[in-house]
Amino acid sequence: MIHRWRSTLIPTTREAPSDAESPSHVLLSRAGFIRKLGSGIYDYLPLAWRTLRKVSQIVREEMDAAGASELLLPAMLPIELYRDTKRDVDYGDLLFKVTDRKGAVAALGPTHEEPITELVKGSIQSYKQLPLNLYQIQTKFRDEARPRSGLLRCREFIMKDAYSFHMHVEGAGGLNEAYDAMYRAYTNVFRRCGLDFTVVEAESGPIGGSASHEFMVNAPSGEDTILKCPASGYAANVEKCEIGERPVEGGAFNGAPTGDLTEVHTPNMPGIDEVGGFMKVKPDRMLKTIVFRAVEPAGGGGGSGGPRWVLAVVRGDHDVNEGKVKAASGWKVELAPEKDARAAGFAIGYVSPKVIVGRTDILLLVDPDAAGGGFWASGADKADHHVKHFNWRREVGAILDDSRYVKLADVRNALEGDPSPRAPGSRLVTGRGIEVGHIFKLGTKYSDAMGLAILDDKQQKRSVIMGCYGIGVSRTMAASVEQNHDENGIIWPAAIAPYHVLVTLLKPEETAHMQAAEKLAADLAAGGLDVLIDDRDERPGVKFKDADLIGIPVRLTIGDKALAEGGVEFKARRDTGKGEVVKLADAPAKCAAAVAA
RNA sequence: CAGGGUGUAGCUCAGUUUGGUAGAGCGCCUGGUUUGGGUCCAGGAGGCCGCAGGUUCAAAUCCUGUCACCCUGACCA
Repeated sequence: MIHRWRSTLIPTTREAPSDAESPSHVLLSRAGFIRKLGSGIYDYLPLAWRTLRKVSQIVREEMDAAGASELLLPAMLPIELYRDTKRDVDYGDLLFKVTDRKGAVAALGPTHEEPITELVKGSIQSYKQLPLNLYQIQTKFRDEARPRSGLLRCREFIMKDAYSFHMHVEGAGGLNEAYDAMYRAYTNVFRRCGLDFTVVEAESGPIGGSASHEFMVNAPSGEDTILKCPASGYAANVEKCEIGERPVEGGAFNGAPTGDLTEVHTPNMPGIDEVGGFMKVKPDRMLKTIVFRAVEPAGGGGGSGGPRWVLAVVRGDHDVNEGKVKAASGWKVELAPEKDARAAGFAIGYVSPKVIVGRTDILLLVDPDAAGGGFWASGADKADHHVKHFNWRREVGAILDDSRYVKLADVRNALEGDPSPRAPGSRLVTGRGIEVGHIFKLGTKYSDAMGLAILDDKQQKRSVIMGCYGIGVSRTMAASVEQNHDENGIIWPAAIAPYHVLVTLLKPEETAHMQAAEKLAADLAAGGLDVLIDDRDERPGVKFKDADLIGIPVRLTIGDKALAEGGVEFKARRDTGKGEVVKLADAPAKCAAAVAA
C-alpha cells in the first residue's frame, strides 16, 4: 500500500486545540488524526481510520481464532427492548434517545446485551446449537456525564462487543471455557497491538454478573488505579482489590483510653481535612463513619429482619469501598440519602460509631485500621461538633462483642504498601491504567429477564448462561498514544501504525529523487509494508517535525546527501540521533526487520 | 448534578476593568529569497466579537436571558 501525503488529508498543526490536555488528545489532534465536532464527538481522519482498521483487524483475527463469529446489530434499538431488563431506568441518562415520526422512542445502543439476547432467543431452539459466541465492531453511544480526555472518554466511540451463550458453566462448551478463551484472545490482541498492559480482577458493575477481568494499558495518565502484588502476580482494580491480613495491635477495640472524651465545636467544616486542621489532629487519627442504607440482601430476594442501616468506619485518611461494604454486610447498600438518614437519627457529617448504642437496626462494619487503641477523634453525633479521645470500649461498650451488630471487616480501598492478599509478607504496589478491555461472566441475568430459556438434554427448561466481552477500539488507539509518545510526538507500535514507513522526500521536484522514492516505495509495498510518501513542497524542517509528530515507526529520508552515496537515510522513530545511511537495495529488508521487531 | 472557567480570523490568543473606526502570532494566497530539523522580506485575503434581548448618540466592552465548550468532583459495560 502506497499513499502520497498531498493526496490524503493530514492537517498537522503547530499548536494544540485549547481544550486538549491529555497527551493522546493533544497529539492525535496536532498530528491530524482526530478533530472534535462536539463534546465527546470526534472525526476520525484518514490516519486515525487506518490505525482503527488495523486494531479492528487484529481483534477480528483473534476473535475468529477463538471461535467467535462476527455479525452487526443495529445501533438504533427500540426502547421497549430495555423494559424487561429495566436498563431503560438503570442506565438512565446514559442512554441517548431518538424519536421517530410516530413518536416511538429508540435508544442508540450503549452496549448490546438486550438485542443479542433477543436475537438468540428467536433463533436458537435446541441446546445442541450451543455454545455460541457472537461479536460485532460498531459505534456505540453513551451520554457520559462528563466526556473528557479526547478519545479516552467520549460519547460516540468504537467498540468490539462479544456475547457467549451456554447451557452450563463448567466443562466443554461451558461459560468458563469461553471466558478463558476470551481471556487468551484479549491477551493476544493487546500483545499484538504492541501495548504494555496488566490484567486485573474487577468489579462487574451495573452490567451484573460474577467474575470479571479488566485489561489495563499501563499509563501514568490512566483514570483507574490498579494494585499489584509483585510476589504472587495478583493484580486488581482498586474497586476490587482485597487486602491481606491486618492484625489489630492489642486486639480489636481493646485499647486503653488516652484521655477524657472531650467535645469540640467545629462549625462549617465539611471535610476531614478542615476538621483535622482545626482540631490539630492528623486524618489518620480520625474515625470516618459513612452511613449506608440496606436495600436488599445481596443474594437478591426480599428478605426481612436484617439491618436497616449499615455503617462503615474507616480511618480518616482511608476511603470506604462500597463493594466491600456489600460483601461484608451481605446486603446490597446505597449511600444513605441525607434526609432519610437525618430522620433516622444520624447527624450526617458528624456521625460516630457510638450512635449504635441502644439500637438494633444498625450493622457496624469497622475496618481493622480503625479498630485499634490510641488517640481517636470522631464525630460527636450532633451537628457542628466532634470529639477527642474517643475510645472504642468506653464509648461503645458491650455491643462491640455482639457479632449480629458489629463486625471487623476490610471495608476500605487498598493502598500502596498494604499487605498482599495472596503472598504473606509481600506488599501491594500501585499503578495507573486505562481500561481497554473488560470480560464478564454474566450468568443468567439477561436470559432470565428476557426469557431466553431452552430445554437441556434432560428435557429441563433452563435459562441460557451468558458471558460478555468488550474492547474499546477507539480507546485502544488513544491509550497507545498515552503510553507511547515523546516530546516530539506519537510513537506507534508497528502493528497499529497507520503506515509502516514514511518516505521523506526532501526535494520532490527533482525527478531523480522522485523516481528513487517511487522505486523504493514499490519495493517496500511488495514486501507487504504500508508506505506514505511525503511529497509536499515544504522545507526539510517542516517535514521532519511532522514525521516525528505523526509517529510512523520508520522514516526513510531521500535527499542529496544519502543519494550521492546511492542510499537513503534510515531512522526508526524510537531512536534518537540522525539515523544511518543504507543502500537503496538494502532498505526494504532493513525496514521489514525494524517493523517486525 | 455541584463548584469553577472560557466563547473575538482556520488555530493559539490580546483587547472587556474605564463604551468611541476590531488587533497580533501561526496558518492561507501572491511575488521574491532560502533549501537536511517548523527560512527571511514585501504585499494580500480572511471576523454578525457564541446567540437573543436591553441600556446608550454610540456596545466585543455595561445589564438580562440563553446556548455551547473546558476543568475539578460526583458518576462511569
